[in-house]
Amino acid sequence: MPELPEVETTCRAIRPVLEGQRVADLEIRERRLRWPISRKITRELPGQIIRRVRRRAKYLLVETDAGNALIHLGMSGRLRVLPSVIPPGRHDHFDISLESGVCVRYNDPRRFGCLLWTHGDPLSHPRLVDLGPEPLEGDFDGGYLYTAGRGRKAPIKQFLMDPRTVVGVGNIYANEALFRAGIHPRRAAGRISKERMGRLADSIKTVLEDAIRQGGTTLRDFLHVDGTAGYFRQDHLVYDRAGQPCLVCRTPIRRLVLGQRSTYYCPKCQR
DNA sequence: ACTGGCTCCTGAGGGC
DNA sequence: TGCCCTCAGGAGCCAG
Repeated sequence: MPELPEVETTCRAIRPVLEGQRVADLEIRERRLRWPISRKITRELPGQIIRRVRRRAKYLLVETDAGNALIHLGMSGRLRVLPSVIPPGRHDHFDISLESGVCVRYNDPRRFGCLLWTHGDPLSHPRLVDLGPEPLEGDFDGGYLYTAGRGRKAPIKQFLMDPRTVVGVGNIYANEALFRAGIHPRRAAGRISKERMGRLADSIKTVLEDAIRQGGTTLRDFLHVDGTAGYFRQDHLVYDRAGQPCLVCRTPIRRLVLGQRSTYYCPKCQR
């Protein structure tokens, strides 16, 4: 379940092997991802030099002079770096192979991810243009959250998970950040003080930064052929801990469903 | 302008 | 051992 730290870790893993390299081939075995992979990318990407690899929200942008690939991992997608092309396995939907011999392989059992091809400024693509701020950059803080939340009746958790509010806060990290900030997940976004929004913004940054730090230690896994240990363990304070004691006050953690998503919280610590 | 609900898909895990 | 059911989840999309 790639959340922003996993995507950032993937970005850091593939950047050094892709940037400055020439694409030898794009082999697509399964076009039916979230959106079908266009035929155009098969014609236009091979032969191009990859100028830059970066991340915006949970999209990876692979930029060339002929166009830009936007890769989303959906919820079960992975990219692996292979030292050379080896026979594909189940759900290995496409390979970007380089003249250097290295191959970047996309695997996604559930096919919620995508590979899009766009010309011009990739940030203007319809999928990216309406996204909110990056949580780890300067324009995201308590003041922003407070202003954005004015008049909103939606539960704070759903408000946080809306990528128009802020990108990259998936279900697990929304739960964890709300616990650390002491805010009940069902509280209306518009009924949270500026001060508490400040704590929430700080919690989001901390939770994501910690996860990225842990992810950094697993970067080498992207070079493993089997790719098994790709995602990192995190010690969750509330996520998936229904019935177990709160690690702060021992009150049993509760579970509720918000927007069809499992939500975990401590009824005593979070108000 | 918001909000909630549905949808895509497969694998894991539980119950019997 | 094996079958069937439910659940998980990012985020686009639509209806109210």
